[in-house]
Amino acid sequence: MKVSELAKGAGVTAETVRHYVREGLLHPERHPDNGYQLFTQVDLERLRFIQRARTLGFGVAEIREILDHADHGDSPCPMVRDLLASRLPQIHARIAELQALAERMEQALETWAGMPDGTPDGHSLCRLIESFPEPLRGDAKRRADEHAPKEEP
Amino acid sequence: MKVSELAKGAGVTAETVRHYVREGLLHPERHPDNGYQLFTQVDLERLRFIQRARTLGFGVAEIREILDHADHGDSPCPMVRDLLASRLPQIHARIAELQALAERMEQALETWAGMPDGTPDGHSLCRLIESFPEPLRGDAKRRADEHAPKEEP
DNA sequence: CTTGACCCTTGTGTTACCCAAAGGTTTTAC
DNA sequence: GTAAAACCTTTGGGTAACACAAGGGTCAAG
Repeated sequence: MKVSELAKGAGVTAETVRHYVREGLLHPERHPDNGYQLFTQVDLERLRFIQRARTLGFGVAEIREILDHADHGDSPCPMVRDLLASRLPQIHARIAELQALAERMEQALETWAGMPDGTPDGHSLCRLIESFPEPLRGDAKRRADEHAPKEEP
Repeated sequence: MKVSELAKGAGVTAETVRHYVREGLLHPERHPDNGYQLFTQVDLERLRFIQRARTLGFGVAEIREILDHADHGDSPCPMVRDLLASRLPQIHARIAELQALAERMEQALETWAGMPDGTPDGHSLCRLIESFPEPLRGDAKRRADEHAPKEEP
């Protein structure tokens, strides 16, 4: 099958498929005449595997490693388990953060429900935000984020 | 104060401060002799405002709009409320997703606890993942993510 | 044979910064 | 007094996972 056909089969866009090919997750053959990428049923399964792995929080680079491993005849399962186990706490932390964020937002909307909008007086920017506690910052330094599947842009 | 001083005052890196300057959130004066950026106490408050806004889920571009508004003497509060109100459901959706992800991961680790690692046989890549249900995809299309503060790597 | 529907590659944009390089400045130490 | 440490500046590239547009070849239908 061709790119779009494979894409439809897995419910992703053709761009995504090309992206995975560029990233080395899929290795299609090429039609000798026109250079079109040719995928098989196995590629479709592989793409579905990739999708599942993505929903489990794996990044593209990690999935490539897993696939390469498997392609070499090694069992990637232990690696998968390790990755999962190490990432889980980060996900929980992220959830806690977002919940805290949601609470702050809700609290803000609630608190401000009857507050005047008050034009800034040169000192205050927006009391709605200024009235908020500053984020706790210890020694405040570096950050990074986990590999969560994206959503609707 | 100079860049690093301001940065320390708000618990961010100097790079972040320069980034905000580039993005137009801060407008420091320049020391006429050496071109160093000079910040005031007001800038420090402004930077702290930015931090609070970030923890409330606002993106840099949005904060710039808010600040510009306020700098022009308009009250940005209604805008702030609208942004907050419109983003809240997205945050909740994101939380739900991450919770589902965490559950899948936990369920996976649990299910696989006693499963054999099984070397792939050319058809299976990793049963651990293959045994998972495919992500529900309706017509599967676009997604977007919210603007949440990042974390520790 | 001409559309329209696909295919290809390449390059750019997104988000909020981080980091390195090359070079001027200021502060500190001896 | 001066050399080194510590900071400052700008420029440019990197990150994650694609989306999208451009320029151009290919193919099946009418």
